[in-house]
Amino acid sequence: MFVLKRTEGRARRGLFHTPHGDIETPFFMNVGTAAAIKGGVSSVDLRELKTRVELCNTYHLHLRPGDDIIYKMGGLHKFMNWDKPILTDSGGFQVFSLSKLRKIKEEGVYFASHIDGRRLFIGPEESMRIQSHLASTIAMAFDECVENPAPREYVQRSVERTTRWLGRCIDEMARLNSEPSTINPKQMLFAINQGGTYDDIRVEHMKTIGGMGLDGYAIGGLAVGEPTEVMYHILDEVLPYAPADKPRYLMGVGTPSNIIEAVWRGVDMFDCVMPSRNARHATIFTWGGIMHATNERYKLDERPLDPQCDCPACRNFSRAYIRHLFKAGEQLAGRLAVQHNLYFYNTLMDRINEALDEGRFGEFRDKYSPLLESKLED
RNA sequence: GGGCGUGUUCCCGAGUGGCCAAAGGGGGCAGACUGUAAAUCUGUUGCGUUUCGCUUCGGUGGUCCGAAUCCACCCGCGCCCA
Repeated sequence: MFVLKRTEGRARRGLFHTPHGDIETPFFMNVGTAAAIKGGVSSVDLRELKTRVELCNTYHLHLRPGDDIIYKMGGLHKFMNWDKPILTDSGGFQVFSLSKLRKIKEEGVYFASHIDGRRLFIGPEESMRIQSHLASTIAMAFDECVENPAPREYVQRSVERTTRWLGRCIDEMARLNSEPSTINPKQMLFAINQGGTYDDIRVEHMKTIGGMGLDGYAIGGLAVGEPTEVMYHILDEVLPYAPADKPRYLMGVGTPSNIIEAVWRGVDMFDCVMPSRNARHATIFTWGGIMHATNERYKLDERPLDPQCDCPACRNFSRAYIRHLFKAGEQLAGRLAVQHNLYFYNTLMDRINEALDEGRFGEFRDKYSPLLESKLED
């Protein structure tokens, strides 16, 4: 259940009740595709990184270790020792990102495993069954994430199919949740809005799925190559048609600035690989802008990555040391940087919440939306 | 002392007469990354007034229209014989 506490323009401040605890919105989810945050950060570490939700992936866990294994191990929460909410992505994004290895049909998608080439099939029912086995807090509907740009006719037909798939997801999820062997019978289901960059298709799709009674509504298929302004425009056009009493989730987004701008337009939930992936590649988000930890200028810098941060990395180590770790290829570099970036994103959401509570989010946006995407100056 | 071999740009290393400022690695420097097939990928790495000019391949001096490449001597290093 979602409770809207207050608004500022279209920006929303709320509380999302889940079977695994309440979450203040807006919030950011930390991506651990294969039931682990890449870079060597465990669910125990996440507790001191202010993580609200961990996101895992249906496709990846189905392939390895197998959702049957996780089911037998009691579900994902128990498996990775994380008692807060988990959101599982449906495999829909892999329809997009593994485009060379798949074939889309009405019944679902035929994949070749990226691990060993084995043929497999995932359709709406399979995705729901896998996610039910994983026993996540929130399951995502199985969709097609359309590439960009794509012909209007293709996008139109794809979206109609995604809607039909949604109906099958709803039916299958209801059936699975009523079975006594189900680990999490209160598993929630979110729908995903698609439509590429055609806002009329997006709006029609949102109106349709908005009437289908889901637990939340996601916007997918953005930040896949289109200009940022196009993404913002679509949010402006589509969000007014998303049910106001349900959380809105912008999938796979994004930069700190993208998040601020999307909250401004009415989004409540985010996830992105950017903080963790960029951290492993030595790109660090700070309250003064973006820095590359390997840059020569930090060779003798005794300051922490971000002097305004109190994450485990910033409390204990210097830029000079972390630069050295990266240069030396030490795994600790990635781990510390990932801890920092996740803490930064989670703290960003704290500050957004505070600004909304105090009715000064507009001011916050004016200052931080440009600052956080600038290069860190010294 | 004699024989054989070897010396290339920051390092290793290819190149044995022109297509060589010189392959390929490494290292350095910089950048990208948005529901993770990503601890990955890209650019750059002699100097300059940059569709061209200059300096460079242990040193010096030659041969040649032309030399990192051929010749002579010298210097350094390696192995073998004394």
